[in-house]
Amino acid sequence: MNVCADKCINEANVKKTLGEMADQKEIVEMAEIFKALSDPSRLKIVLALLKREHCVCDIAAICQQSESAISHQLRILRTLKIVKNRREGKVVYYTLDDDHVISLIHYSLDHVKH
Amino acid sequence: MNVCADKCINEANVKKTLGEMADQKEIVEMAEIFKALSDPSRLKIVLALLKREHCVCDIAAICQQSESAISHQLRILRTLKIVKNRREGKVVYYTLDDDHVISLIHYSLDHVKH
DNA sequence: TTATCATATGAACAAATGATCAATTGAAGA
DNA sequence: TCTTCAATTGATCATTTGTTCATATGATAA
Repeated sequence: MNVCADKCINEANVKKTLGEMADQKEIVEMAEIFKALSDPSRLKIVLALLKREHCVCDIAAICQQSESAISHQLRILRTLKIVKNRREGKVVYYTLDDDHVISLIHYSLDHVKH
Repeated sequence: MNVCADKCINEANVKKTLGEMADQKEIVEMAEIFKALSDPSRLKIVLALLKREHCVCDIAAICQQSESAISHQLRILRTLKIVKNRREGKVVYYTLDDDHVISLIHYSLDHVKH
């Protein structure tokens, strides 16, 4: 089980880093959240919901995209439990559902604003 | 220039949110960083470099991927100014180069660790 | 110079992604 | 019931993405 089975130059460093790093499961979990926020149109949806609850057609107006496109993206965000929804008659309202994501977004908004 | 040109249910809310949201340029900028971190193998590289400087073949050993694959990913991270490198003879060492990304990663590592 | 080693790069290709369009669901009103 | 409307879903398609393989750099050592 040599991590440097093929070749590496500083085996000690490699082992040290491997010992200190997050495990694969955590890495995949982190990447999943980043991926959810990596598409500008999906990020825009999240940023809109950061302000207040909105229904699908309002999100479509805000994002200047078709309701179908928005609905597809919302499904992805719903699957990841980043947003949740409630139905009021024919209208479905969405809100953010993950405190970690909410604070992550606030955090990176601060950065992008310098 | 009506934001609800097609249709939206709560026009007042839509305008309010649009007025408060980050502008498109900032959104794209944020999404770009998230995208850089959205691929598990690329994220793993960044997490390794968070611990210490490493050369390409050591990163390949850590990530269990070919040096070519790592080199391609490093080019993406270099283009985004997330990593920088220095050459020492035949060996090229990489380190993280963006303080915002470094703190963003620390921040989300905290979250994933609960 | 020639050979070798660590990286980098370009082409190619399969897999994943995001948008569009058409069809469907589910709730409310006529 | 039939219609309408908001939202969802499935199929399709063009684009993007990440990896592989082969080749090219660029530096060192023989």
